[in-house]
Amino acid sequence: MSIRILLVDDHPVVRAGLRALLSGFEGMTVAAEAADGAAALKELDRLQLLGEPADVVLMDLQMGTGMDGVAATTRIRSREAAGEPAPPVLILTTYDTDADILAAVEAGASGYLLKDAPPDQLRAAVLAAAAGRTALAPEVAARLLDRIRHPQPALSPREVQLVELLATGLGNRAIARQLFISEATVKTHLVHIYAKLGVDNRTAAIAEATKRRIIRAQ
Amino acid sequence: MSIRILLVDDHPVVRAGLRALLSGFEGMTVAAEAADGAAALKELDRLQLLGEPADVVLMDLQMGTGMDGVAATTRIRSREAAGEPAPPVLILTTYDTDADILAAVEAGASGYLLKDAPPDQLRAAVLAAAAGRTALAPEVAARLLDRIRHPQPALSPREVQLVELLATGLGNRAIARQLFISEATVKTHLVHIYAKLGVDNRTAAIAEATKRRIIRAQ
DNA sequence: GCCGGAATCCACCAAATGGTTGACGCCGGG
DNA sequence: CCCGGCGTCAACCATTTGGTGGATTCCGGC
Repeated sequence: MSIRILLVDDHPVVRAGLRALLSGFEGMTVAAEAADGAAALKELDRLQLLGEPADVVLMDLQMGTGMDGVAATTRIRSREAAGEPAPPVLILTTYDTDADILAAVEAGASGYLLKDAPPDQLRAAVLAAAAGRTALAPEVAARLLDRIRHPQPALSPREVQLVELLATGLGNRAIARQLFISEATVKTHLVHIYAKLGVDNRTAAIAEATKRRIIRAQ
Repeated sequence: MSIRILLVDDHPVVRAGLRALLSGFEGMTVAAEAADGAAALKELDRLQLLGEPADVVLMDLQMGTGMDGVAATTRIRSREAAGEPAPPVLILTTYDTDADILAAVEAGASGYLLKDAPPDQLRAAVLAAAAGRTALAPEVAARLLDRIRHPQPALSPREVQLVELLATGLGNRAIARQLFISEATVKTHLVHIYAKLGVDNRTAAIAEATKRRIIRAQ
């Protein structure tokens, strides 16, 4: 009775890699693959019908196309209430952004790994997830702890949204139009943001937000 | 006589995936793997000593640790002059950023693929590279053509320096002090930078410079 | 030897941004 | 039930930024 895994990633190369690595481990089988969240939900049902439901979902958080990882995680976890199988979801992604991690954890993910993780970290995480335990990559755990130790005044969701638009290079007026609020409100938000980030202008706010991984610069 | 490939990528998962995919193709063998550019050069020499030099190098452009892809490509391609084996370099990466593509091509890469490419595109590209031909992903080719149609003026070294400080969040006065120039000069530089980047304010300049990989956001 | 680009500087004016104070409705925790 | 945080808006003012049109030096290429 091997651990049955559902792979969800939009990169064929990564799927092949995970399949190769996982099937090399004792007691693990890749039961199915999906390229995005929607396909993942379908596969989950299909496996259920076959009488061999997935034990763990291993999923990328950001997928270029289709339903994204956070949404998919929420959907999968919420199946429990309906009496359907809701396997633990393990996130495997490239970035360790605060916002991403938090979103994943809130959505009910039971682990968060980085793609450059060594294979045995991957193995350990899958085992932990299958056993109902939680597994965070050291880097991710460190980041969460750091959060707790140095409680940085958190930006409100609205403020994060502002910062994202800031980083786009939009002016206050343009931001106001985007969000359907007045320019005055934008300025108020900015003042709050500056205070929370400990800066005094918009470019510094972007720099600080990037450093704190509140936003991601590609 | 199979095509011998050297894999260079810092993600174990991706290496495993490429290895799995490539060894599934007729006439291709993964001769060795490396996690960064420095290791790749060592492997190249090692394979040479074994009497079975690599025919193609398949490399990620951005590597978190160690020598990066562009540097490695330059080094590999420049071996030809020394009479050492200089196999064609195929870039396989996540982003299709203008600056990245250009840097890779200038460094002598003979192909540029995206990681979400379907396996047979990968296969075709490796075959092309081994045959001494060039292979660009359609998206990449389109981007290059666009570049040629709309040539983008390059920033001068001094201007790049300005942009770097800009992204730090410094004001004009602070930048002027940092560079030991007058505030007026800073403003002049900024006007030039805006013109070259096609923007009209400093935050947009940062966004654009980041997008073009003129500066790197951590 | 002339031309152009890079880098430096100045002045002036218009516009955007930042800082302050005050205000309102909503919601959730103590 | 009251307080505090969030999100919204307004008016006012100081500062910073952006835009324009010059000017100078230095350098390298044609």
